[in-house]
Amino acid sequence: MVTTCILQVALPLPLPQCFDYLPPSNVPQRMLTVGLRVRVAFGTRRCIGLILGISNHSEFDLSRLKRVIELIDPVPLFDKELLDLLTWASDYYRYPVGEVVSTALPARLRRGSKVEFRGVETWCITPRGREAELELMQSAPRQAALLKLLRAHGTCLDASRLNALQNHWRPAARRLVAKGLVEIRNKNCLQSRTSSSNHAVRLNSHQQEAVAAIARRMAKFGVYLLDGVTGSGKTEVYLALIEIALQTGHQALILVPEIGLTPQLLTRFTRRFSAPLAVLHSGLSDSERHCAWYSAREGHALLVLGTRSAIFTPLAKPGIIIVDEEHDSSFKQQDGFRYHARDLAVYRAKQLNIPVLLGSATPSLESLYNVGQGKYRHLSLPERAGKAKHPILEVIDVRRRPMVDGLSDVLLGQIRKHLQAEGQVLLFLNRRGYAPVLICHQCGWVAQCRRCDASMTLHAGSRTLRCHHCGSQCDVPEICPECESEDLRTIGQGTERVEHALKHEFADVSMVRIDRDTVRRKGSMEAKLTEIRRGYHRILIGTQMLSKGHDFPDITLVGILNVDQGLFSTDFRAMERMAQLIVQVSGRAGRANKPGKVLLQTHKPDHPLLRILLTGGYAAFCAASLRERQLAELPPYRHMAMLRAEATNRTAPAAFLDSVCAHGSCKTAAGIVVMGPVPAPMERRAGRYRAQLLFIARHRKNLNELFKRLSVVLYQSRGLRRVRWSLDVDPVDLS
DNA sequence: AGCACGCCGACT
DNA sequence: GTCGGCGTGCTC
Repeated sequence: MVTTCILQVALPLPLPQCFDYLPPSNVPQRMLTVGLRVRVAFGTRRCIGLILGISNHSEFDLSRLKRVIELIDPVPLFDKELLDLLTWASDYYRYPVGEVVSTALPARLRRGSKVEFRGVETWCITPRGREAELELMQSAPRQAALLKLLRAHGTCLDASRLNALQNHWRPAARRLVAKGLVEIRNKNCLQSRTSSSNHAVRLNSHQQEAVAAIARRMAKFGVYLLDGVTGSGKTEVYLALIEIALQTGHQALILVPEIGLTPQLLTRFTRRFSAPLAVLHSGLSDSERHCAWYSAREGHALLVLGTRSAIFTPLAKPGIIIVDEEHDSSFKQQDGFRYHARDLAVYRAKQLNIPVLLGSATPSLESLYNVGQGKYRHLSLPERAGKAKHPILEVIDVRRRPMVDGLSDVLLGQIRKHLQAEGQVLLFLNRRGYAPVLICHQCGWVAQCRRCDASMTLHAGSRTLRCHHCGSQCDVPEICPECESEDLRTIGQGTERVEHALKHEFADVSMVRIDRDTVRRKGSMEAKLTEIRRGYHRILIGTQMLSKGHDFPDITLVGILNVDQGLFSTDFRAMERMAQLIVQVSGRAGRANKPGKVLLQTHKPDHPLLRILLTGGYAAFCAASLRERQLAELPPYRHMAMLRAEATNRTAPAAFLDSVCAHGSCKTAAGIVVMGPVPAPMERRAGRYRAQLLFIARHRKNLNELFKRLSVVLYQSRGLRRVRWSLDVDPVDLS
């Protein structure tokens, strides 16, 4: 008897279910397995989907099922473990499975391209092209423009990047090839050893212990938290473990924060290993991404180094997963499919039965909690003896002290002292622009964003007012639009103002500002960092951007200007993030033989957690924070999920959340506390009103079960179309 | 999401 | 009389 075969296909739609299809005609049944892509008719259009299940029955009448048009792949794109990760993540984060599959696929494969090796089509200038006089090409402006573009980007550009930069460039490019000014290369996306190779350094006893603890159980699942301050040699432990994985013919997957994937880190890997390495980050072209994905899946790339989404890369022979700077919030996707790559890494390692190593100088409270629960094994690296002296952490009590543009007299004095001693000074302020508020001193009018419940930030350099929440901008008014007074003043300070003030104070000292406004252009960040390392600048001013992944060995003084922001935020995680910033930058001050100093400006020098951090260090701070979280019934002792809604109508979001709440009987759900609906901290943003509903549960299972029930309400389309909603499981940002 | 269908207002 | 606005419903 021939049983009916129903294919359950995941399609890239914002709908939670799979769609049933009949197998394509003239394809033997044994060829059909989960993980294959198919082309199907869907309504009036055609889509590419992934077979996620094969069943012998359907809830639909068989006569209503369509037949798959075409089977795209001969072999599955994802192995069993990866398919399991995708379906598990879809269930855990309550996000449509077709969209989850989509995020795991390179764009080309989403569009139906074959899985095959294709290098990266690259167009490069030849030496002759480099010397060609652009003025002589007046009759061929397109060719001249293309040459200019290639020169501006070094030597080569990928075809897909050229597509993005210039329309209709191919004919001109071909003509340049005919003239011998340009050539086409088919580049492999894999990196391999640079000429100078580095041998393994001798590990100290703590590093050896950490390596041995994992090496003993290389073929087994285990989560290890590698806790070590900056300079304690975490990377050497990673490298040693990767080496072990490579020796047994396995691959290593390394996840890094968005900002952590720097050329220096890459060099560190390519110098140490001869094994081919694939890189995956947001800046890749489609063909680079496809090539890297393919190489990892085929096992050609033995090292796979990438940001968040690299957790979905298929691996032929996985041996170990490493998550560097595991506390970093960029591992959590902040829109759409809101997954946490670190948590998925743990799940994936479990499926694959391999070790996963989470490394940080400032581990997240979640991971430390899991250590306490016996789920993760704690490995710590104490500071290296003899190397860099421990920086001195001090508080500047700014109460009643003179402050000019956010800088206290004490801090200015210290800056002067360190500059005189030939030191380099680093100042942090988590706010860009000149001042966050422009106010009329006569009538009290404040420059507000028209589309958000927020004030506009004054940017003095560009003479504009900008909203940091929706991006809108306008000219700075000369007079108050309300009372026509000329007495417009600023309140508060951003990095631009601090830079301005310091230029006035230290007129002949070279300084550099690093924030999103000054490093907008690609590569300008790298250029500035090089200038800093070469010692061109004595004062560095920047936002958080400057705190991650960069070492500045000559810095002797670090000032954190607005510690109070961390102490008074409505977000219960703000203090944790401030502590991490303080510890991370402390590790960067005075690394060479110069002792470093870290100064914290605050109005609350007696804040208990701040005191504990200063006297007992990060470990004591975390222990105290965990006790507080336990008493307050907050994560990691509770599980959270946030349901957000937004609409152009003011009352619609809360009404929507109320109705969802009522239909799902949320308020009486077992083991769940529901808070709200309440307006979002900034109710109106980019012209839309926002409300939120917060769920707190003792057991994760209860939350998941409630949301399964809520799905029915959320996805029914009746009259709710005007409200956009999103669910955030394990939110890291509550705003 | 993307597309069709359907019901209303303003135009060659 | 038609073109097109977007509100509603459906897709295996």
